[in-house]
Amino acid sequence: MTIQDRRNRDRLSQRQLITSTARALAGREGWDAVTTRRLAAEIEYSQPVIYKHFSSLDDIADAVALDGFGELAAALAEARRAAAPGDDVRAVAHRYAAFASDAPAVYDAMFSRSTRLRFGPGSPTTPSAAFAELRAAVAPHAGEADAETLTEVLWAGLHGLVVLLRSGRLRPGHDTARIDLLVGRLLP
Amino acid sequence: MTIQDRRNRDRLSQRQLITSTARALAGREGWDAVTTRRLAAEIEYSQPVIYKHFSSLDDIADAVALDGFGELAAALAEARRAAAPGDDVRAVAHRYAAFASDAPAVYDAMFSRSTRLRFGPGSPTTPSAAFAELRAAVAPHAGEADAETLTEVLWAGLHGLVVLLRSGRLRPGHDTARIDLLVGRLLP
DNA sequence: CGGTTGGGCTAGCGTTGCTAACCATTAGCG
DNA sequence: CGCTAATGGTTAGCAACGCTAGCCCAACCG
Repeated sequence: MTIQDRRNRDRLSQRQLITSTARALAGREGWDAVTTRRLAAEIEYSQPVIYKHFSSLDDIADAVALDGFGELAAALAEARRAAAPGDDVRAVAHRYAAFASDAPAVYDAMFSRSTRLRFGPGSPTTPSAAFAELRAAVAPHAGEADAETLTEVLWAGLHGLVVLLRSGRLRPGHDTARIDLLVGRLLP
Repeated sequence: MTIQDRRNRDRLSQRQLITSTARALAGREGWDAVTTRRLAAEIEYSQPVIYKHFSSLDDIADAVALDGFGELAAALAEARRAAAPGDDVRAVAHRYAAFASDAPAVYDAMFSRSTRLRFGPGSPTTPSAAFAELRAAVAPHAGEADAETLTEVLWAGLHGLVVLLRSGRLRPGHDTARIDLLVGRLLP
């Protein structure tokens, strides 16, 4: 089995090479620069190799997005762990915004680019893990409101802030004030 | 002057034909279906005609977006006018969401597609008019918070809800509950 | 009626995502 | 060791894209 094993390993590492190159390229020059030819040149293989792993370019973005959801979930968990008691939601919210601004290309893949990645029951667990992390922070402070709904609203608020900020539609320099206001009012 | 006048009129109506066709086509099949060839076929002219009016496809989307901002501003103003006193912010918020769900293609042009349309000082007045409308509804209830910041946060929340709902990332059937919660908590 | 202006067209360039067909190297087997 | 089969890779090409150059014909002006 060692021979087939090595092949699988090679295959997997090649796939990983594609996604990581796509991610890096998107990070450097945006997703518009991620074309099959460009990507093929970057990984030093011909284009059809890409299609041995992914059936379309969008599939690659989805793979990057999936990784991103995992990393986001981990980052939020870490922020919640390290936060002072009572300040956890605020900390998680700021960590969310920081994630989006640190890796805009990945965030784009997760939310703006391909919308095909649904979540909720029946989907890959990773995306809902990130949501669950948010929910875990919110739930204790939900009070009389429905925790699920409240989490969705907080999430929407954060996402909206991220998107509008990136498109230059919010006044610069008020980032923390906006997030603090959102969290402060939403979770009294 | 009547001859040149007729020419200008024709030219303007041709331009308007392009934008309205693009809008309709995007509404029917999404912005991906709006290609120069397709658009040319639909207006029954050849492709280069399009470039007599717009220097790129994105410019067309921007024109549609600009119209959209005007319509949004008008819709929000109307909602505010017709609202019961004390319920105005909630009414405006729901009108915002309704606009997005009624004309998803236009909303896409305004926010998701081309990000080139900035607003704030120095931009076309129309986009900021929509924001001003939101602000006018919010300001009286701002309390001790900064009205501008609060408006931005409310707007982000609404936009986030719209976007996440459209991508199927929120539980269906809780739309009004989410908006009511957002408004209720944000403006006590 | 002749000269000029301008709106519209055909044709084509370079690039895109994706695929078909072929080649070579390697693995499995008598 | 030698033959067959499968596997990983390539070159070449298709249809569709955004956008542009260059021409043609009709309408306007004197």
